Amino acid sequence: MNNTTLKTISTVLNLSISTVSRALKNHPDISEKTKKRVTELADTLDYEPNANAIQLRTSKSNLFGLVVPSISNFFYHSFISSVEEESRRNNFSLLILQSGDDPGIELSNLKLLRQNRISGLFACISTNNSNIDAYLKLKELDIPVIFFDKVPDMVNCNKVCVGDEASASIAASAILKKNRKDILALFGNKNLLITKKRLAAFIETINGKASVKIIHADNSDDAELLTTKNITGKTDTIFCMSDEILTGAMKAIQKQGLKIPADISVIAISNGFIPKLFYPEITYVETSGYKLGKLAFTGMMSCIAGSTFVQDLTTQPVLIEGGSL
Amino acid sequence: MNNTTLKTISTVLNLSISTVSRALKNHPDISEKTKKRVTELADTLDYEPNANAIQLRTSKSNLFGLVVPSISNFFYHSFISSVEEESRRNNFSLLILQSGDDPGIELSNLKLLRQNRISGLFACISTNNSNIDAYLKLKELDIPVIFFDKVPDMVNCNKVCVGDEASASIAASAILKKNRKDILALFGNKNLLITKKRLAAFIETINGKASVKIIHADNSDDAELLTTKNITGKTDTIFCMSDEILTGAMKAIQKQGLKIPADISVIAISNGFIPKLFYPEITYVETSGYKLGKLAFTGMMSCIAGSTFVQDLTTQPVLIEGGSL
DNA sequence: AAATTTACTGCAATCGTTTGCGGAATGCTT
DNA sequence: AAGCATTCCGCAAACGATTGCAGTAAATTT
Repeated sequence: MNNTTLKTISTVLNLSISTVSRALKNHPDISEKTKKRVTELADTLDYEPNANAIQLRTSKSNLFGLVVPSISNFFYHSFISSVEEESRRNNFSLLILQSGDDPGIELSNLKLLRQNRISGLFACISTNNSNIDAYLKLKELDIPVIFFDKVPDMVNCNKVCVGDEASASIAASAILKKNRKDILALFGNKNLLITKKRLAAFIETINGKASVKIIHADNSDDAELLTTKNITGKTDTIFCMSDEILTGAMKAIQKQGLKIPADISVIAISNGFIPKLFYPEITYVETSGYKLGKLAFTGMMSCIAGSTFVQDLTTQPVLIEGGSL
Repeated sequence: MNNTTLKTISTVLNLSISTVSRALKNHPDISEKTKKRVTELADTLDYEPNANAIQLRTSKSNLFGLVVPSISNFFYHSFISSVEEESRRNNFSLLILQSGDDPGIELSNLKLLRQNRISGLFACISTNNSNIDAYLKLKELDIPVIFFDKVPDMVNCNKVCVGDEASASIAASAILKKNRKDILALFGNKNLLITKKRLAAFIETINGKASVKIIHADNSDDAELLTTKNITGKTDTIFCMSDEILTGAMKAIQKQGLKIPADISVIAISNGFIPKLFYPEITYVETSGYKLGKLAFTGMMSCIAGSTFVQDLTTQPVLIEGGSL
């Protein structure tokens, strides 16, 4: 079965295409009687306007792009969920693409999005030297770009991030408040900006008031191994800078049969899903992908509305008390 | 800055639009010299064809739709990730929409997808009486629909599912093999087809060879509560039909300080993420969203290719041994 | 030198929708 | 009865790309 178009309706009712178009948009020029005839036929024929034609005509796409290393990630899927929700609510569609941390795929994704004439882009750059130039080109085309989470290290772009310094600092304060003295602090890959920021803030807040052993783990398994290796009888607290690290550390702790918090305390930076799987629930500083998504969307809308103001926004993390500290 | 079009290039080079179009497509009618001039200018002007115009002209969209209750779910995000990956690889884009289990939103999502003239749809229907008619309408328009996971209870449609009966049966067999005698079996909402299927297969396989207490929980918290309430000194095994249920049960087990597997055994049906967070890792029957995604995509491609064969495919689950049974 | 082939390139219609402009019919005023 | 506003509607161009057909110039044949 073919799709019905304005033309279909117009020929059936012996009207011109323009009249049908206007009737459907409730244009004052059209009589009520005609409007009724048109809308009724449109209804029975299940008329749906062709988005491609409209976008071509108006050169407005009502389409956002989102590129991310992987949908299936501790953090991103809640971010994506949030952005999708807002987009839909505001009559935008969202084209989601994964780069798999491959700069080549990343590039062809951007190309695809340009071909689809997106109105804006949410981007999380891949860790392996992604090509920032391609993003800058979008800006030249007046397509606003909001970077999130993994953002480029340049000033002149819109970014939304969880409060990296703040979250690490809050965690450190919470530890000090409990008078802990011997901390095993697990961080991620030391080349990532996020790691650097969290590490610096953590150290600064601890400020020598407790002994801290810094460990860098590249993934969950690594974190498990390094936790097992570096935990000593004196260690009273484990800090994990991310969910991925936390899962590894928890594995090690359970393996050794350590009781939380009697034998050892745990605190993490997390969006909250993993911490709540355990009992006692792990105390964590919340960095919500959901909230970040809302923030990103707000930023996008103000860009769309014509703001040229370059934003560097940050969500305010909060401490969620479990029973692990 | 405006987007460059064929027209831009044609006026600069003093050629007709058609020549430019053909030159870019390496048409034999065009001389090498002209081709070179055109491609070079297109390159420096960063020409990208307007997908809307092409789709309007060809009435082929290269766009798939995917509707799902929520992206941010134990299972779906890996399914989505998988489908996105395959789509991209096959030069399709994917429009992902969440229904939030709201039939109204679900309907408007379908409408949106129709307006975008999608070439095919992956759909997971919402639990609250979703409107199947809207899906049937797509079929009338020759838009293939592949239902996944939560599929409608009718024969004449394409479905891909994890092997519900098989997975429950495998779990039951594994329990019997270990000579367990007193099982607390936790299932989800009893109105869901998936629950019914898993429950029936589980019971059938156990076949009276062990005592089974069936409990239905609607969510994770519910599962925790009901586990605590129904576990007895005699209970030697807990079966969880899903990740959501598993997280609740694990919470209860940890709370009571029960040792796995010394005090109690645990087995679940899961995609594997949650089971691997614990030590010992939970033994589970794998129902991979990733694999299901690949299966769904294969089905879609054969529909696109013109197959009218109605498929009802099922992934083959496998038992992954942790140390919990 | 005329006729025919070959190599390039342009015209114009098409996809479905929107919209400025102008036109016809009607009713109302003087 | 002539002039005017009002109401309703259609023409045609435009968005950007594709493609069948036709046209022109040069190269080749006769």
